Order: sequence, then C-alpha cells, then structure tokens
Amino acid sequence: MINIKAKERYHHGDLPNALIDAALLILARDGIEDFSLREVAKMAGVSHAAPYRHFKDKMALLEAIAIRGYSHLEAVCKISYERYPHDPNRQLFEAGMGYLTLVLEKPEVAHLMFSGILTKNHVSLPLKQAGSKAVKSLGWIIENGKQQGIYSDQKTEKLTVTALACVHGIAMMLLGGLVKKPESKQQLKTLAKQISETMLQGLLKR
Amino acid sequence: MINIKAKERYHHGDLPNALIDAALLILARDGIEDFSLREVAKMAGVSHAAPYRHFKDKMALLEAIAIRGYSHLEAVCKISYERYPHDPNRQLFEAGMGYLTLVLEKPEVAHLMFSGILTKNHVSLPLKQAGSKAVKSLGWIIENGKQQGIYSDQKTEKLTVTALACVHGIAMMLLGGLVKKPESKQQLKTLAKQISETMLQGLLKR
DNA sequence: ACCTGAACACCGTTCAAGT
DNA sequence: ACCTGAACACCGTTCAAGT
Repeated sequence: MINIKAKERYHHGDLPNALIDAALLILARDGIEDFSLREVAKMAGVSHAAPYRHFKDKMALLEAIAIRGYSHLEAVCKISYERYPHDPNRQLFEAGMGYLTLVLEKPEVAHLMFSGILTKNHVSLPLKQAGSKAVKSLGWIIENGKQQGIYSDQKTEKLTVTALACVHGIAMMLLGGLVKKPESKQQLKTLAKQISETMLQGLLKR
Repeated sequence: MINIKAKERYHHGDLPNALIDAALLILARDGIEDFSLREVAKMAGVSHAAPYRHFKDKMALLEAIAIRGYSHLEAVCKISYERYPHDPNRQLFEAGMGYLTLVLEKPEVAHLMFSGILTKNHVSLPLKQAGSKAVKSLGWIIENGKQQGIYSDQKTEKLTVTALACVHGIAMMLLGGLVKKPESKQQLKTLAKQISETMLQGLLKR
C-alpha cells in the first residue's frame, strides 16, 4: 500500500532524479555505447517521451551525470584538504586515491566526464564550472603545500596542471586498458604510491 | 575514362581501406557519437550491408582505426629515438609532442584509442598488441636515458608509466576540455615545455 | 504542468538473392 | 567472392492529445 503510494508520488514528484538514477544503472551495466534514453524511461516507469520534459535531449541527461561526477571530485579534494591540514603530500595522495577510486568504480561516469563527448559542440556553462571548481580545489592543496614551503616555487597553476595530468593520465590509462586494473584496494594503493613518489620528486623543493 | 576505371577497380579492389578513409572523414566531421556505419558505406559508394564483408561489425571498423593510431604513436617514438640518439630529454620531448599533436589533430581517433569503448567487453588481441608496442617504444627511450646515466635508477617500467601518465593526462585534458586547447604549434610547445620541465625534475638523477 | 501514443527519420545487423 | 535490397528490431526526437 505504502509502496504503491510512494511509487505514484515518485513518478510525479522527482522524475529528473529517477531518470538520473536509472541512467547510472544502465550506464554501469551496458556502457555508454549502448545507452538509450528509451530504456532509461522504461526503467523509470514512464513513456519514452517523458524525459524530454526535464532534459533537453539525451546529452543533457548525460551532462547532469558528469556534473555530479565533478562535484564528487571537488568534495574528495576538500575532504582530504581538511582532514590532513599539515600534510600536503597526504592531501595530494588521498585526493589522487579518491580520483582513481571514482574511475575504477564508476568508469562510465569518468568516461562521460573526460572523453570530450560532452564538450564536442556546446560549451555548457554549468559543466565547465563544475569542472573548473574541481580543478581549483586541487589547486588549493598545491598552494597550501607551497605556503608550507614543501613544494617548488614554480607557478601554482603549472604545478597543478602537471600533478593533475599525472593522476588523470593514470586514471585514463586504467580506463582505456593501457595499464592493467588493480584487483584490490591494496594493489591500487601500491600503484598510486609508485606514481606519486616519482611525481613528487619533481614537486618537492630540494 | 581512367577515373571510371579506377573507381570500378577501387570498389572491387580495396573496400576495407576505402571504408577506413571514409570513416576517418566522418569521424572528424561528426564525432563518434553520430558516427554511423551506413553513412560510411554511402560515402564509400557501396550499400549499407557491404561493410559486413570486411568488418565483423561497427566496432571492428573503429578498432582498425584505433590500431592505426597506436602504430602511428609507435612510429613517432621510434623516429624521435633515432633522430636524437644522444639526447634522451629531446627524444622524450619530441615523442610527447607527437603524442599531443595526434590528439589535437585527430581528437576522435585519440578518443577511440583511449576512451575504453573498444576494450569494454572484448579483449581483441591485435588492439592490445598495438597498444603495448607503442608503450614499449616509449620504454626504450627511458631505458636509453637510464643507460646514459641521465635518469633515475628506479625501475624502467615505473618511470615509463609515470612519464606516459603525464603526457597522456595532458592529452586527455585537452580532449576533454579541462585545459584550454593551444591555438598554435608555438603555444602547444610552450605547454609541453612546462609539463616536461616539471616532470623531468622527478625523472632526472640528481 | 506533466505525461502518453503515434509518427518520422534514422540506426545496426542479417539474409536471401543477385553478379 | 563480393555486393545489394528488403526486412527486423531498435533508436532520438517531436507533437498533438490526454489528465
């Protein structure tokens, strides 16, 4: 009884989020190539035309998912920034781990965020903003490390881009199969430690 | 006259390559999301069913393109390796430039190679081999630098993965719009110099 | 305001039939 | 051996019509 009522309210109440939830499930199961809006609608229990009341088109729904992904990365950076205020290396390592974990656990979301599919034609301000907010929150970690005298005096942006490139590169190589995926959290940590060690040699003042 | 003859021989002679050429054109124009095998066939002047005589399915055609991309990267590494035999840093820089140039000039090909779309389900030995051959040719550059006493004594594979991650990361960030694209070869060089400088501080023995 | 059903113009893929 | 045309089961998107 309660379920039926909830179901009815569900469809009338928050279809946008219901669609996003369904999309995440389908994305994880089928991958982006076989992703269809019609199936999303079916899973959410509405007609195939209903999503168009809430999203301009298929891409707009995927974009909403990518934006959530960027927000998540931003949060990861902020949390690790606050958790280890006196240890920039740890901040960086944990942020990187969060990054890699997202990519490994939600590869399709990462694919949406970084493949360029969504930025091919339209700029889409909200997407752009979400992305640069995430980058900025990494920049704060680097800036903090500089102020603590640990990192090189090169321009913060330069250091940030390089550090980001490094972790992003590993993430994408995992996604694309150029590096074999770690099968445990432990293996992932080992990989991340190796990369960050080699990377830090260039980041640390000496 | 000669043209008509050539055209006739073309269709009977080398449809696979004609399809790949057409696919590259369409990919560059429309992006991967709107890429259709039917249009490729139309551009090559055959029926929409003809491609299936030469490629198992749509993905197999895209895979052939990705394999060509990897071969190109492998060639880039080899050429720069042979051109600057006594300057590993230069070898590395030029290889990186070739990498970034490919991504900027043929973003859709790069997308195919690195997005993971093609490695989602099937392993596809030829694709895997093409990829690892490209990685190996970068490894030689690092190995050479180690033997010349310029690079750190860490394991070659570790250094290779980190260096590759860095250039790959920048490439993917350009693709995905996280870093704004250089508008000239000169701007690209400046960006590459910045990255490689920061990277090398960790790569160089000191 | 939100949703449905039919409609349109596309797809990928298969398969009998043609040359 | 290689290609075509029709056919099937899907898409994304639009739009009148329903509640």
